[in-house]
Amino acid sequence: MTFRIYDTMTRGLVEFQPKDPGVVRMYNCGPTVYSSPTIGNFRSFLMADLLRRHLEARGFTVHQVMNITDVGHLTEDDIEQGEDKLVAAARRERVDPFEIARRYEKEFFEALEILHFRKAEEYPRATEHIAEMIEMIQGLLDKGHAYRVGGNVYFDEESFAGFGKLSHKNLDELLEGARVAVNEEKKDPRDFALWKTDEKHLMQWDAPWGRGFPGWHIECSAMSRKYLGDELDIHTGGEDNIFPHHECEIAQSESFTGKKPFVRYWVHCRHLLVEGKKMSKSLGNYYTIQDLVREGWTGREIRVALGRVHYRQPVNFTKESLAEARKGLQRIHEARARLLRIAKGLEEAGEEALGPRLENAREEFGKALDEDLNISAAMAVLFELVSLVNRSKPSRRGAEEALALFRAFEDWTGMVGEEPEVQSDEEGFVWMADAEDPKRSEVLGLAKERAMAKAKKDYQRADEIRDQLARMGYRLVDTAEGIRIEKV
RNA sequence: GGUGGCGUAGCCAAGUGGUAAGGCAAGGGAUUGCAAAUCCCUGAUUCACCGGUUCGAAUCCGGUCGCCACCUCCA
Repeated sequence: MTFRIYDTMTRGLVEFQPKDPGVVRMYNCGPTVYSSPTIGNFRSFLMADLLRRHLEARGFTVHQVMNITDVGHLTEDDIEQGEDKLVAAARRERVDPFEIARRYEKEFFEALEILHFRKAEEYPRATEHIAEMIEMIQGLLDKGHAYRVGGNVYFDEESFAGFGKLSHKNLDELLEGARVAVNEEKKDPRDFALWKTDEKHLMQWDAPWGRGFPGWHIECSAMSRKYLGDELDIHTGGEDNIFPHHECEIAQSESFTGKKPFVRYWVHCRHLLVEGKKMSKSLGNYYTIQDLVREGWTGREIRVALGRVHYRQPVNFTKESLAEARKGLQRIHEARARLLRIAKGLEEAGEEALGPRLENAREEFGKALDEDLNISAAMAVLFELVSLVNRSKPSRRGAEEALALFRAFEDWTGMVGEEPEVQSDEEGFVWMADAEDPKRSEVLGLAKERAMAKAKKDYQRADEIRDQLARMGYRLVDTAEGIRIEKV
């Protein structure tokens, strides 16, 4: 049982082996909080969450850090145009940039909860680590990996062999295709800014080279080092981060610490499509999690629609895929509800123990995820479990064990959902909703009335009441074992 | 121009040499007063196309076509 993961650096599947046995240090490139985080962002974070869950399922202790970029990422070439995103948003909304950042950061954390993410150990903010960045920049200057031009500091690409090794880019060709304006200050067009001095900038800090703000790569090098040390096991991000962001991080970090490799496994996910088209902030064709919740989709449904496709494959996020996720989750829910009724003695149990077949499913599920987080294959195992369980008549013990397996799969991936609620009512109904539901007595009253109508074969009245309950959000189900009431 | 990826049933999607998982949708049947849910049955002689290697290819090689991504702020 070994976990294999695709490493961008070596462009192949490699057996995962952390530097220190049993402990995984993972850094995820997090959100830039100048606008609402989008489902695109969350695809990348979801991959990180699944990675974390799988590593934990495999017995590792995971130390996960996801940064909050609350300084607008900007390239040195944008500065003259005042393109800093946070600053631009602040100007547009006529508020302090920090206010913007905190507001969207809050939205981000809310979305993490909605989507049932596991908490990372740290969510460091860039603006609270300026001192660490300055220390690193100074170190790079001292070691001859950076140079000053007035108050600006640039990383000296000449001083670092291996730039381009992650993205596998030929540096000379890179220059030809460059669409960025040449900055005359730099010794080499490939050099990138570590510190920029700009008195007019809204967010700025004192530094030995002048009052200004950090370049857009240094924060990850500084914060990953602070929380995880000089050598990380995993570093994740979207595919767009490979170049130049992660390339620059490697150059900075390895030059500063002198240790290689900075990161043992680079994991990147592909961008998603929205309704068949590329999603991008600049095009504005995106959903936020909150948008979708307002439309009535649950976090779990969004999570499944986003996470159902392998992370190195583009996923087309559509309303149809959300609907499909909903149907699938309902099917799982139905199967678990029946198991629960059997386990609680509310429905007749059978003889089947299920044991070996459950163990087999657990094994197959794990094997799928061990192979580069093959979530589609794992989901297939999950649905095979559903159909196995539906086909069989489990003993109470068997039902309990099957329920435990569903809980384990949920824990493992977050793609399965919560266990249904089942209560039996003393008046002969099976109540599948919160026991404290405020409408409970009203609903039960109507259900009783319908039972009487049905007994008198007054089906018209019975159907009327069932429709009425449906409008209230409850479904009445007649079964051989009695009447069941489900909250929809 | 450089680099990488993809093309599997109506749709989504596994499968990297041994004879096509799973989900959604659709049709038929069982069950039901009617429903809902569930179960059973029905699907690709075939994996964009052409050629090659092989006893054997969706899987390897060569070519063709189509789509996409990165190289620029974006996860």
